[in-house]
Amino acid sequence: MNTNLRIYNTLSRKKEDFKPINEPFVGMYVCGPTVYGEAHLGHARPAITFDVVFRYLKYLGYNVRYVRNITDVGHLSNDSDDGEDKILKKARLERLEPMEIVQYYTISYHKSIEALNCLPPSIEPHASGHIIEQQEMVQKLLNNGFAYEKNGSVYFDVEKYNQKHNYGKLSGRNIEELFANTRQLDGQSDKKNPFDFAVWKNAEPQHIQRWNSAWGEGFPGWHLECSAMSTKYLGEVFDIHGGGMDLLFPHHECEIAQSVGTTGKDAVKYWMHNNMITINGQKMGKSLGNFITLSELFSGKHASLVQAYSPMTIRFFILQAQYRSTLDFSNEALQASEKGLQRLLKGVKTLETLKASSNSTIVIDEFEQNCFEALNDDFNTPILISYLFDMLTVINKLAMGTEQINQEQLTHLQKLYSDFIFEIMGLKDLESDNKSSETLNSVMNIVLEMRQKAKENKDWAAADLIRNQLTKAGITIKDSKNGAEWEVF
RNA sequence: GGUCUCAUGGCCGAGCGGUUAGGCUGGGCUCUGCAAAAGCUCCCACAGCGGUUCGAUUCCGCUUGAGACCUCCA
Repeated sequence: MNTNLRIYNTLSRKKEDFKPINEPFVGMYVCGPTVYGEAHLGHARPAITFDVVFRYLKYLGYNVRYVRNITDVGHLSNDSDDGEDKILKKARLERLEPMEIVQYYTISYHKSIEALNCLPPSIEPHASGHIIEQQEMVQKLLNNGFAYEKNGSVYFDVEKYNQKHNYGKLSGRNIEELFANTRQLDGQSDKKNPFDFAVWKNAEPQHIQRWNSAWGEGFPGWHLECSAMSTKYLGEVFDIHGGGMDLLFPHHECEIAQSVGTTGKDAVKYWMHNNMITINGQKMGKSLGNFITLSELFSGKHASLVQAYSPMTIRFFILQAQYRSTLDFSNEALQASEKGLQRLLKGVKTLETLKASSNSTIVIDEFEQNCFEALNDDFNTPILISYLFDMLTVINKLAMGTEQINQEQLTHLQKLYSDFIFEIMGLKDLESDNKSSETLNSVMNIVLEMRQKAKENKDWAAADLIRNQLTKAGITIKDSKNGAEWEVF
């Protein structure tokens, strides 16, 4: 398979030709959410970014297994709360079982991400369902001498690992710097070095999430689940590992160390990292408290939102930026995306109704080539979108009759346009499932017919009365050459 | 403090050593009973200062500014 696809690899810091390890199979692992809160706009970015990767790879003919985890085992929290487990803390506050919280927010996440029209991953493993695999990995690390046990916890020995391997090669750090700059946290005195990380953590008596192990009751370490589950479902070596840039260090760096420490192999061929969504130039994040949840965006119920934004508007907004760039949130930017998307989707409908001519005044070969080049250049969706808008102007001219297209070219263009917009970028036309109904449709047809009669009789007062009353009722009338259109707002 | 990014027109956001990004806004026009909508079209930006070059927004250096990671975080 020769696809010309190039992917920016964080490991090499440049774009590389994409060559799967076992063509035509592709294994892709993406870090999913920690389910202790509502999904916010930031979560939408990797979901959509890697959904497009998933879709495009499949479109190219690859057989892709896409694994995205659910983190439902608590990770240590920050130093403001004595290292208390994140999920556990929430449980105590709300007097719920940890798994009850996990269940609630997993469903909530699924709902939001599905609304964004992201395909479900092939496998969505839960960390809590892979405790055994994680314990086995801990044991292997111990056997290989890259981990040590202390007081019921097992830590990865970074210094020892670094003697043979390069800890920090993904994030561009060196161990001396780490030594100089890593903070001493409470309760970490068991570590030989401050930058060692837990692969198994002893559970304090009040800790609810706990499992038996050879080292006593505890829970798996912060970074282990991704290594254990990716190995289980994708093998010791696989093609793509994705996630947000904020996971680069230490999370992904530790994953590399764990894989190498366990199997002796670098598990991942291509590391991909999406950039952050910012708000007022600052990263949107849970810890900063400046996030907007997806359901708030969909409903418009948030202090900084001037209106609701549809899931497709959000998706299009995200696709209008290259995934490795930061993307700044604002109402203006979302509104711009909303309008642009509406125009683009209208173009799809226009294209479907075009009539072929005997000859063509346009050629679409270059358009096709440009679009694929954009996608092949590290999934450059904004460039792809710009070509789609260029073609939109052509489509409108075809509709006006100032350009012509033959049947063969028309069929091809319709296929391409639909493939790029729906199949690959994963947009969809939401109009069909909005507030309208069969009954309302019938009623509106009658009303509009009456208004049309009035217009034909030049009874402008009656025509305007109908339009104004409908506006008051929440329905907009848009006259066009082919009769009036209406929509509920 | 360390490491690393980025700085593009009113806003969002691509890109490249010499050629149009694209979207939104705004101007003009067409259509139209009016309004709206829609369509066509116009608007030529690249933080500052040096350097390399025939030529730099694009390469190099410095300055200024913003941000990310170094602690859970998409």
